[in-house]
Amino acid sequence: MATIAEVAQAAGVSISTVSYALSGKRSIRTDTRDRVLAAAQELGYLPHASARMLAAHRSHIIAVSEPVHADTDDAAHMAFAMESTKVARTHGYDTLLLVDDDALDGMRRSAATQLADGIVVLDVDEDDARVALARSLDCPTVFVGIPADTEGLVCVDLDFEEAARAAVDRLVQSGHREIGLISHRVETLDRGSNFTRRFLRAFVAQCERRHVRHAVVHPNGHTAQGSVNRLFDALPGLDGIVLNTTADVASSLSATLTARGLSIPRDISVIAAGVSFSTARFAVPFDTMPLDARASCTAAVDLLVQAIDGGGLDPRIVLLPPTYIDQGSVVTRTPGYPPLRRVS
Amino acid sequence: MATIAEVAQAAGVSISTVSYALSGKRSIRTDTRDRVLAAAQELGYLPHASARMLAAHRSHIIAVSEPVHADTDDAAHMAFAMESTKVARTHGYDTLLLVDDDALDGMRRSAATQLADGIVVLDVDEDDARVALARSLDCPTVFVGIPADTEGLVCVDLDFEEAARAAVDRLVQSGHREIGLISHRVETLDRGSNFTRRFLRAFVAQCERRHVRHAVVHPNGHTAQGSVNRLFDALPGLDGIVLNTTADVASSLSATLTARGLSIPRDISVIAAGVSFSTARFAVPFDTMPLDARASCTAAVDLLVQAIDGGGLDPRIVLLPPTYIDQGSVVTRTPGYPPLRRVS
DNA sequence: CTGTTAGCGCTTTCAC
DNA sequence: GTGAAAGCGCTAACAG
Repeated sequence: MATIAEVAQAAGVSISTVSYALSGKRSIRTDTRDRVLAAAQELGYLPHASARMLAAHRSHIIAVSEPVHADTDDAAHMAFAMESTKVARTHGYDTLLLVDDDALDGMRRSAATQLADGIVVLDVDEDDARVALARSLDCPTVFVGIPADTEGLVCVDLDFEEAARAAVDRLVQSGHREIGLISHRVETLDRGSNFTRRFLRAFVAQCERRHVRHAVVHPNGHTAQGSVNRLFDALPGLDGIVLNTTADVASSLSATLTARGLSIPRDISVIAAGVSFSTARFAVPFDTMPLDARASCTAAVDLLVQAIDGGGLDPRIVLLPPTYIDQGSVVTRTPGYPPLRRVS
Repeated sequence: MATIAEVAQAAGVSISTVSYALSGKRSIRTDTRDRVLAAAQELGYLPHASARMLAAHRSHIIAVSEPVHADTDDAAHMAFAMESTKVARTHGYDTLLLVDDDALDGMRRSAATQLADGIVVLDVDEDDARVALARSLDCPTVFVGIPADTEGLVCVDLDFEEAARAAVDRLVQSGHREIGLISHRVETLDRGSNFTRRFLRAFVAQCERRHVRHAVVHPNGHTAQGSVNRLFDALPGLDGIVLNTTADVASSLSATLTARGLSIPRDISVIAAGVSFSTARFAVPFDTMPLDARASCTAAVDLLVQAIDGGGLDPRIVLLPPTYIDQGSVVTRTPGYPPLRRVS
């Protein structure tokens, strides 16, 4: 590979002139700059990464910490890692992938060796060991997700609480009287997954505030079957379902209701909220407030780069407002015209 | 962070002694080494990554090129990227994630700047632009997948041809007479996905060699419905199905057959081959020859590290033999006792 | 077995 | 507006 010295020689200038011409960090006469650029182009010059890192005290690398638990949704997490990478590239940063047990240890390592300029923490638990680590590291870090103790951290996430409230209000305001939430599997909540709990708590609180009958169930398998049964046990007049669950459970909901002689939205309205899959190709698409990996990662990486380049960043929690995608799975229910229903 | 000079001072030795004591690249008296190690431990010393890279002409970073097409199976690809990362760590390497359009350009960049010591190429098409690029790069590269022109390349993959042959033979030898293959969607084959084509060609060839009636169908949606219909149109006596398709299609097969009054394996035997999902939790689990991300990535990264550390590697194609997992979805069919069947 | 030192290729002061 | 040169922190000859 060509070195900066070769470019300098070819352009008939000094090494520092080449460096400045390429970085633009000080003004260069236009014709010299052009000569330098031409020479660099000609030689296919690209600065040697480690030399640049060493001299500039900056690696232009962001570490992405992605544990991946047993109950993790691979497709969803792939999306977050990929989107982080794409956004990082727009800022001239590459991403180092830290997975599994190295998700924790790699943070320490890449910070201590100054391999990474900053860290994005994905798949955050309420009680996440990476929180304490991040505080001790002296390396800019942004969490995508909200742990229990956010003291001193920068966190970005969809506003799950607002999404839950909006889902409840949407159903209540369109005349629904008995609302069920199909949440995630209990294992996921027990593990400490931060957003599943936040959503659930906000759902219950908002239902109570609106004085609407409600129930919460957790799937025990990979279909909606059991969940639907338990919802009807708790709420015989169930007319609205909120989904904050996995793709497999959501995709089986229509068929499960059909088996009971019910259809969406004629008998039951459905809203999926805080989910990272699309329901557009379901037999019946659902109104959705998506958990948008791109949006979260863009906000997170932008903040991280700001912290790196701008030298620090004040702790803060950034909650992204949910957007509502109407697909016709929610209808207005008029009290005087209760829907026909055959409860089997 | 502590520098090597501080460790040297603390241990009362020279810089080079510290370097050698830690790398083990030359013999050091045990007590001096112990003193160095203790000092390093004490100071929490870790070598500055870019300084080490620059001096050693080695980054200890492997780039992972992962395009991600529209029809790509996110969960499967996440597995390959993650497994590559895990294996790389066992060799002391970190991985840089190159996605999307940067999957190609990032290869050039990370090789030219010597950011990466080597490259793993995932999700390989038959006619993949990264093949020509890899040849021009002067950076050790291993492909996980087999492109059409493998001249000069190192490629690793499951032996899909052997898997197809083994599936056909297993069915033929247990008395099956009419065999159908549910392949991937035509878009996937048209795009050039290398293994889907290899599997299909080998399946047909082996059926012809065994003189068994056969048919191949491609799903048009995300269920097996249409595929099954077309298989029965072509082969009214269908008694064996080979699946080399996506998880959604495979998971709907049982229900689709049930709807026709058929059950697995009583009426139809099923083998899933070259698939990266598990059928263990299906209503009826299938005999499977898995596409094992871990196995492929281990072989690939091991070869790559060998090429980096050993200075080069001869071109080669490494085909991993399929393993057969018996889950009881294939039974022996005796000609004298044709299975009862109600074709609807 | 250990120490001295010349780089690695770049960025960035400092001097002109 | 440009150039000379001092590092960045480490590895690996080279010299004892």
